[in-house]
Amino acid sequence: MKSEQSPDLMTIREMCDAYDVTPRTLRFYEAKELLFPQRMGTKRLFTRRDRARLKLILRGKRFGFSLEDIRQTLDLYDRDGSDTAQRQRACELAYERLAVMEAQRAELDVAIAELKAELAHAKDKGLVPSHAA
Amino acid sequence: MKSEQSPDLMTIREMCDAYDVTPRTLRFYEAKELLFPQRMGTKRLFTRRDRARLKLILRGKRFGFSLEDIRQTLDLYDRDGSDTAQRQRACELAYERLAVMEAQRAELDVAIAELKAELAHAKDKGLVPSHAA
DNA sequence: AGAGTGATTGACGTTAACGTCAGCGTAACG
DNA sequence: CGTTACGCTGACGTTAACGTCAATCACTCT
Repeated sequence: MKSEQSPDLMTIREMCDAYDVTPRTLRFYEAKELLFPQRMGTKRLFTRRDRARLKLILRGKRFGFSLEDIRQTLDLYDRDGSDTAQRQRACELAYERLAVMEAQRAELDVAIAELKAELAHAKDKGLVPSHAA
Repeated sequence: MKSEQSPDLMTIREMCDAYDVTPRTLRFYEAKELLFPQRMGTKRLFTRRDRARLKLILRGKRFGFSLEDIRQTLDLYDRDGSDTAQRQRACELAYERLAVMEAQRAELDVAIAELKAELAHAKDKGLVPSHAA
């Protein structure tokens, strides 16, 4: 009984242009059950939900999570799927991910500080040009 | 019995125990020129410098950098190697890495906030057990 | 109807980062 | 002095995350 139908459907090409990924990547994510595009005949049509998931996937990747890690927590963000078992499991996993991410944040601060210090040291020796790119 | 000759030199097994990696990993890193252990006959002996580098390697990996990315910036941390060309290149790369890491931290903050919000939402629906880390 | 253009489905190739296994060397223990 | 235990060197296997290519459809334009 899902009546929540989003009118904004995007083709695979529109998705690729919008999110800078290849068709292969989107099909791969579908095969791995991270995305669930509708079909118009044989062609894929990506929904608003697919786009939300894709953003989370790409973000997760940037943080170094595997696609499988990501897949297991994506359900948490599904506002509609009221299936308790799936979502509750996703919640537990999300707590672990959260801890990992906060630890990562802390370590990142340290690493940034150290890197800055090292660059400052190098600068003292006059080894660094005056630009930062 | 174990001979602890110098505190500056560690065997491969001591390294594995200390940093929770396998011998294969350390040999692999050497092959990829990220580590440069000395040799006692045929056996590897890892120096203080190797350990410093290994820590940076493992940290870099946690942030999602590739070994090649890491290798190119490791020279920056070598206090002794006063070779200007190598170090200056490392500095430039380090500036880019720094930008990436700061962007990553910013995005991480957003992601953490969103995840917390989503977990709070789930909690409202009573889907979450009463523990939190 | 024929020619393009673009999407789809296998199927195989590729890269990074190791794992695993075989075969050999050697240093120490009993 | 034999044998266990660990280390070394290839060499091949593995997994994740796609890339690439060929053959097949589907739709559009002329």
